[in-house]
Amino acid sequence: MPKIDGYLTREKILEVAEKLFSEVGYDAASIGAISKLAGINKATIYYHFKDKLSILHCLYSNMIEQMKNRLMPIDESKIDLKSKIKMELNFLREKKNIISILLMESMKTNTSDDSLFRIASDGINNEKARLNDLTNAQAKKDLFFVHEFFTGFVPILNFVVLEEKYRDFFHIDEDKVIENFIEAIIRSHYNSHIQ
Amino acid sequence: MPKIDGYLTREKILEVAEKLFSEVGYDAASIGAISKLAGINKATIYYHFKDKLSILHCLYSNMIEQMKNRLMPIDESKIDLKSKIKMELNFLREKKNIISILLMESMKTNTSDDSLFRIASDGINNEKARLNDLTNAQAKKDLFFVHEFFTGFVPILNFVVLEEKYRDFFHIDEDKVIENFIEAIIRSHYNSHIQ
Amino acid sequence: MPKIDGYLTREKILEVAEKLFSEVGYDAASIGAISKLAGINKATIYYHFKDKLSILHCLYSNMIEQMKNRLMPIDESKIDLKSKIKMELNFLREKKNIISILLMESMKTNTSDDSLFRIASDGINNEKARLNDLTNAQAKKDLFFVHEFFTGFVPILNFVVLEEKYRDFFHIDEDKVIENFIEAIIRSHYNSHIQ
Amino acid sequence: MPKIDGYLTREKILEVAEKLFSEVGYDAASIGAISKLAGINKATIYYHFKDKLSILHCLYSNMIEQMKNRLMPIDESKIDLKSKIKMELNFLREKKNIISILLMESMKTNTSDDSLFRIASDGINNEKARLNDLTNAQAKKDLFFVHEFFTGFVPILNFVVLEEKYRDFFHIDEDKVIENFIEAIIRSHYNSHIQ
DNA sequence: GATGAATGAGCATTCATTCAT
DNA sequence: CATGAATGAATGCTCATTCAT
Repeated sequence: MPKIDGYLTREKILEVAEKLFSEVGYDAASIGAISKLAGINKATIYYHFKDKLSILHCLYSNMIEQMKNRLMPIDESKIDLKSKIKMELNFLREKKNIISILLMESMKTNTSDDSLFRIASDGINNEKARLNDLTNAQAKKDLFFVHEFFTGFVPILNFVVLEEKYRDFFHIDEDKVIENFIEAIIRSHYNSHIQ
Repeated sequence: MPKIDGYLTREKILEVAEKLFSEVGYDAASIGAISKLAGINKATIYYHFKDKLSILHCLYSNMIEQMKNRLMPIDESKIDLKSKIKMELNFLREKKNIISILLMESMKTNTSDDSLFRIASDGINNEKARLNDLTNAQAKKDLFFVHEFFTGFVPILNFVVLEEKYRDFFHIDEDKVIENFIEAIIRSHYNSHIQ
Repeated sequence: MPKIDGYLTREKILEVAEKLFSEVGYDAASIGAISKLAGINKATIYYHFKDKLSILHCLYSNMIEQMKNRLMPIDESKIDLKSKIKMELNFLREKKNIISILLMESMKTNTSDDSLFRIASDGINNEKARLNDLTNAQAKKDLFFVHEFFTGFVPILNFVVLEEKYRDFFHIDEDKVIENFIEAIIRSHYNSHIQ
Repeated sequence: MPKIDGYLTREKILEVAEKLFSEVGYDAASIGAISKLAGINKATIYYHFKDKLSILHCLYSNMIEQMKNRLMPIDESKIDLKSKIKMELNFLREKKNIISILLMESMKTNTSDDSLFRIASDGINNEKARLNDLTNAQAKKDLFFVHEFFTGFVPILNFVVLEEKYRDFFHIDEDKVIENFIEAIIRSHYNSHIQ
C-alpha cells in the first residue's frame, strides 16, 4: 500500500464510497467493503474521516460545490431549450451516484436530512427571477416552488437515477429514452412554467 | 396486544416492519427492532416469515393487491379532474410508507428489483386505452410510457413521500401544498398528455 | 455449546467477568476474553447483559446483596474480638475479586461511581449505634465516619486485595500476615473507636 | 504551547498522561487522547517514549525520585505530630494523580507490579530505626511492617485519592475532612506504633 | 404458534504502534 | 525533533438466523 499521498487516498475513499453507497444504499455499504474495494486499510479511512456519516456529508458538500458552479437559469426561449436540457441532463447523469444516494436518504421518513431541499432551493432560486409579478408574492412563490420542485427537479433527478433500470425493464435503448424524456419534460414542465 | 390468532401476529409484524422500513430504510431496520416495537418475539417473526427479505416482498405484494383493486383510468374530462386527482392522492398518501420503501429500494443502482416498474406499468397500461393511434404504435407507446412514468407517476409518488418534509423545510401548511401540487401536476402532466 | 440453561450461562459469565476484571482491570478485560474463558459465544453475553458496564453493575449488586445479609456490628467486648475479626476477614477474603474491582474503579478520579461509599455507609451505619453521645451530633458523626472509613473499612479492604502480593514481596507466609494484620488493626482502629 | 525544546514536550506528555491515567485509568487512557490533550502529535509521543507502558514507568520513577528526596522519619514527640502529618499530607496530596495510578495498578490481581511495595518499604525502612528491640527481630519486624503498611501507609494514600469523592458523597467540606482524618490517623495508627 | 437461548459473521470504530519525510 | 499517513489487530456491540422446547 503506497503511503505516497494522503490526498489521493482521501479521493479514492470518496470515489469508492460514492459508488458503493449508490449501489447498495448507505446502510448496506460497510466501511469494510469500502476499504476492500479501495485497497485501503479500514483504519486509514478513519484517519481521513471522523465516521461513516461524515463520508456521506463530504460527498454531499462536493456535489453542492459542483452544482453551485454550474446551475444557471434555463430561459424560456424555445430556440435551444432542448439542447440546454440535454446539456443539463448530461451534467446530472455524471452525478447519478450521489444523486441516487441523496434521494434514498431523503426518503427515509424519520431523518431530518434536508439536503435535497437545500440543494433544490439553491437551484430553483436561481430561476425565481422569472417570476414577474411581485404583488401577492408569497402565494405565487409557493406555487412556483412546488411546480419547480415536483414537476421539474424531482422528475429530472429520478430520471437520472432510474433511466438505466427503466431501459432494462422496458427494453428501450438509451438514446431513445433520453429523447423521449426530454420531449416529455418540455411538454409538461417547461410548457407550464409559472410566470 | 390481543394475539387471538396467528393472523393478527402476522399483521402486526407487517405493520411495524412497514413503518420501520420507511422510517430508517430496509437495511437499517433490524429484525430485533421490529420485534421490540411489535412486542413480538424475534423467533416468532421467523415462524411467520422465512427471512427479512420475504417481509419486504410480502409488503410489496399487499401493496400491489391494493393497487390492482383500485387503479382506474382518469379520463380527460376536465370537469372533475381535480377531485379525481385529489382522491387518487389521498389513496396514495395512505400508502406513503410502502411507497417510500419501494422508491428507496428501486434507487439502489445495483439491485435487480423492478417492482417499481411492474407496478407502474400495471397502472399505466390501464390508461393506454387513451392512445388513439394504433399505427406507428411502438414509438408513440414508448413516448407515452416515458411521459406517464416520469412526469406523472414519479412526481406523484415522490410528492407522497416528500410532502411532509417539504412542508417542514419550506414552512407551508399541508392543505396549501397539496392544492399547489395538484395545480402543478395538472398544468404540467395532465395538460400535456400524449394522445 | 449446550443450550441447556440460561441461568447457568449468566452465572458463568458473571463468574468469569469478576475473575478477569480483578486480574487485569475492567478496561483491559475484553468481552472477547471473557467469552473465550467462559466458553460462551460473545453474542450470548449480549443476550444476557445489555452492555459491558451492566456486567460490572450486576457484580456490584450481587456483592451488596451478600454484604447486606452479613454485616453485623462488632462489639467492643475484647473477649472474642479477634475471632470476630477473623471471621469478618474470611468473609471478605472470599470476595477479594469484586473488592479489588470496586477499589480500582473508585479510584478513577473522574468517575462519579460512588459504590464504594454507598457500600461503606451501609456497613458503617450498622455500627453507628455505638455512638453514645447524641448532643453535638453532626461533628462527632463526621469524625466517627472518617475514622471508621479510613482507618477501618479502607485498610481491611486493601488488606484483602493486597495481602497476597504483600506476602510475595515480603516473603511472609499467609497465616502470619493475617495474624499480624489482625493484631495491627485491633491495636490501631479498634482500640481507638470514637464513642 | 511553546515547544522550545524536547524537554518541554516530554514534560507536557508526562503531565497530561498522569492526569488522564488517574482520571480514567491506565487502560482507558489512549495515546491518541493524550496526544490530543497535550496538543502533541501521536508519533511525537513515540519519539520520546518507547511505548505506552514506559510512560507509566517514567511517571513511577519521577514519583519515587521525589519521595526519596522527602520521606523523613516522623518521630513520636507528640508536640508537633499533628503539623508534621499535615505537612506530609499536603506533600502527598500534590501527588494525588500518580498515587491513584499506583494504587489502581497495584490492585490488578495478576500483575507482578510491586512498585507500591517498593515505595512503601523505602519509606517504612526510614522509620525502622524506631524499633528498639533487636532480639527476636524478624517476628517483630514483620508485625511492624504490616502495621506501618496497612494501618499507616495504605490509609493515607487512600485518603489522598478518595478524599474529594468522600467529600462529595458525604457533603463535608475539605478542611473538616482533613482535620478529621488527621485526628483519626493519630488516634489509631500513631498511638499504636510498634516499638 | 410462540419463545428463550444461542451463535457465526459482521458492524463501526479505536487501539498502540510504525515509518518515511 | 516532529509529523502526516498508515496499519493489523482488537474493541464493544449488533446482525439475521436457528433450534429445542
